[in-house]
Amino acid sequence: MDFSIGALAREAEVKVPTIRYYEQIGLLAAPPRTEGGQRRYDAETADRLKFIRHARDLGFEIEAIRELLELTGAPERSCAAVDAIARRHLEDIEARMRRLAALRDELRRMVVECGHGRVSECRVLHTLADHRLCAHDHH
Amino acid sequence: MDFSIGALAREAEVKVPTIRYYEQIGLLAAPPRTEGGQRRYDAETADRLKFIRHARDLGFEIEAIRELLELTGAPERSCAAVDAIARRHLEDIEARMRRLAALRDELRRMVVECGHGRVSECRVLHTLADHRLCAHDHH
DNA sequence: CCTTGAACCTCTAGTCGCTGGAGGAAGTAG
DNA sequence: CTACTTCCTCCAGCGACTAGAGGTTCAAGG
Repeated sequence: MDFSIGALAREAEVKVPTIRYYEQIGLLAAPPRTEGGQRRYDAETADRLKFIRHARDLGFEIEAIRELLELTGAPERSCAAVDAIARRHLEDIEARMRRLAALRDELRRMVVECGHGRVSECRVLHTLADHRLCAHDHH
Repeated sequence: MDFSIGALAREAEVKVPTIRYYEQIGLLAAPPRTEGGQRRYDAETADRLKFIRHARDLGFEIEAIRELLELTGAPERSCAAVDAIARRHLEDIEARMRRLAALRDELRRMVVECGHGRVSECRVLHTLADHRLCAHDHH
């Protein structure tokens, strides 16, 4: 069972140039080619690509993904390292959610007020500028 | 009370070249200059910049922020227009939050499962590789 | 006043993670 | 065998910064 680059792209829901880009930066190994030079992928590569895509979706940076992929084969301490990476992203996501909730509430209030025919003083700027809503855990 | 570009950068927790970049793309107005040509900012600009930084932190694109800033700055605008823009951003925020919630749940499960230490029980990579856990609501 | 050193100026180029186009070759369905 | 899609490489560009070179201005201490 082998995939053309396009079939792989559909399978993993990734764009074709993105696959070539991943090969270029060494995140995917260079696959075998047909007589005419076209790439042919196997199911294992498809899994690896799905893993990469999923991790990117989760907000992992390429280097973190490279780490995770390397840790896949490693024993014992791997788990702690992977856990640390996941925890970092979890904290970041939770902070983002808190701030989004604050902004959402403020926008909702504006829409409601608008529905009542009065566009009063806008507090969106104040909401977003508020230090207390800021989580200072940038990576 | 006026800020040098460096003071403004510290105040808003933004790097100096970023401020100049924002001026370049018209997100911040060109401020008055000293006799010698150095930029001098007021507190209002500091608030605007803080707003921009927090919105960027939340993942809003520059163009979206430009619109939000117009929204916050024009309370006398047509109610319908304000409502439309606010609603669109509200939908965007709610979509982001749903997606973040899915990612958070997934990461939480990963951390919890990983936290039990045994390598044989580490399912982080498995979790990440499992496409069924993927949140399919990309914008 | 004068010196010193930090902070400022402009300009260019580089970063990350893709994305798209040009121009042409290879694969495939009828 | 033709027509059409997909593939190839190479290169340029995107958004949103970020860093560096090389020079100027500001503010504080002597």
